[in-house]
Amino acid sequence: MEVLKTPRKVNNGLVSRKELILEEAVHMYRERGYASSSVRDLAQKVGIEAPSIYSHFKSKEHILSQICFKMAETFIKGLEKAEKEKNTNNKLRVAIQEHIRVVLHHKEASVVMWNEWKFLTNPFHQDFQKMIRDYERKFENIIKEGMKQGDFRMQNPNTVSNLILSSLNGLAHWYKNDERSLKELEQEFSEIYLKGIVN
Amino acid sequence: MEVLKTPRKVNNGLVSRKELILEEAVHMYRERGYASSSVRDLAQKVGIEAPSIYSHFKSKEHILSQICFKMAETFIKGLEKAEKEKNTNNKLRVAIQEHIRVVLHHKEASVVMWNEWKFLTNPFHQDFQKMIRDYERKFENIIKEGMKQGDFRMQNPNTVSNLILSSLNGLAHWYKNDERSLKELEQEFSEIYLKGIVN
DNA sequence: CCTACCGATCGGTAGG
DNA sequence: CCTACCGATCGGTAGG
Repeated sequence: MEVLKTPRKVNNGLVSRKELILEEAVHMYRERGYASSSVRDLAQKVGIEAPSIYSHFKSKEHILSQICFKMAETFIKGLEKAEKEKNTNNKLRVAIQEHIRVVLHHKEASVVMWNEWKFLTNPFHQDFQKMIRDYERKFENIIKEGMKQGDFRMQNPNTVSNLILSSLNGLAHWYKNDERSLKELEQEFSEIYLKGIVN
Repeated sequence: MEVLKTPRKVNNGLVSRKELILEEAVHMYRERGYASSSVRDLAQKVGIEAPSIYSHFKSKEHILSQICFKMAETFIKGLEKAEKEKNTNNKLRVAIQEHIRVVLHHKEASVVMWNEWKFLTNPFHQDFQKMIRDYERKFENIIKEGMKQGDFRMQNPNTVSNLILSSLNGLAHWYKNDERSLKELEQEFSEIYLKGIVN
């Protein structure tokens, strides 16, 4: 079983062991889910024994929590960039662009965050929920603002916001990175959201 | 712990014990995920002992598989209804309408199907995958057809199809049933897809 | 549908 | 980072 002991990414000095564990965990939790992934299997993939995991993380849940919070922060940074734009059209455009970028640059971690955060217990659960709800609220506020200013057509802003966010997150499930460039994809999505699909 | 023994739905003769188990399983798997839901806990919710579950289902996996295949069939029936429409505009409209209906009438089961089907092993896994890929392919074909006939603007049909489907499935995560009527929601979604959000 | 029970595996600790 | 080990819980079976 030598093959199984080979880490996905060799520790070349640039990636710490702790980061290596996180990377393997993301890959594993994406494939099998957090609940059915054992600390033993994770350790084996990294090439160490199970108890050694606990010299880097206090518990199994701490591994998941680091993945979730790191991703949430990445999403939030993207949105902050969008909020610096002046008109709402550009705010929404950049918000969508940034969200796509984060999802596609962290495809596995993004799925893990959205699917597995429910397994966090307090205080992680509560803190994470606050962060993600804040993100969704701010995203929705851009839509609301645009409607008030007449940039967007009047519609239920909550519906619009949720529709956009769930379709963006869906990208992680079906998008093949080599199909076309990021720029093209962003253009495609914007076209659909802005002009619809009917001639 | 008497409270825990009370079934969510009393067996009144209209719902068989097997159906009761399935209903509790859907609720449980939606909340905690399939992998971290034990047969023991499920039995307790139904009000029987764990081994009694196995007089209704061959294994834990058979419970999940029945949930998944039932839902897949429901989605497929909706799409077949849509395909009977004559022009592609109506085909897409009905396909979206039916998908929304299925998601909202089976909100928990719909989430369970999409999140947990990956835990199925063969032959379940393969068979289910075939069904769901077929569904997605047929949905995409409506888009392709509409573009060929000039009803829809030329865009990557795969992108359009996946964007729509993931936003529809997202409904199960955020939609509160009492907010507004199904008709209104369908109208809202159609407006966004067809006309976009920009004035 | 129950009681009694099995081997396997789990997250995690002690101690070095 | 390791070996040795713990109590708890898992899916499932035997036999009635």
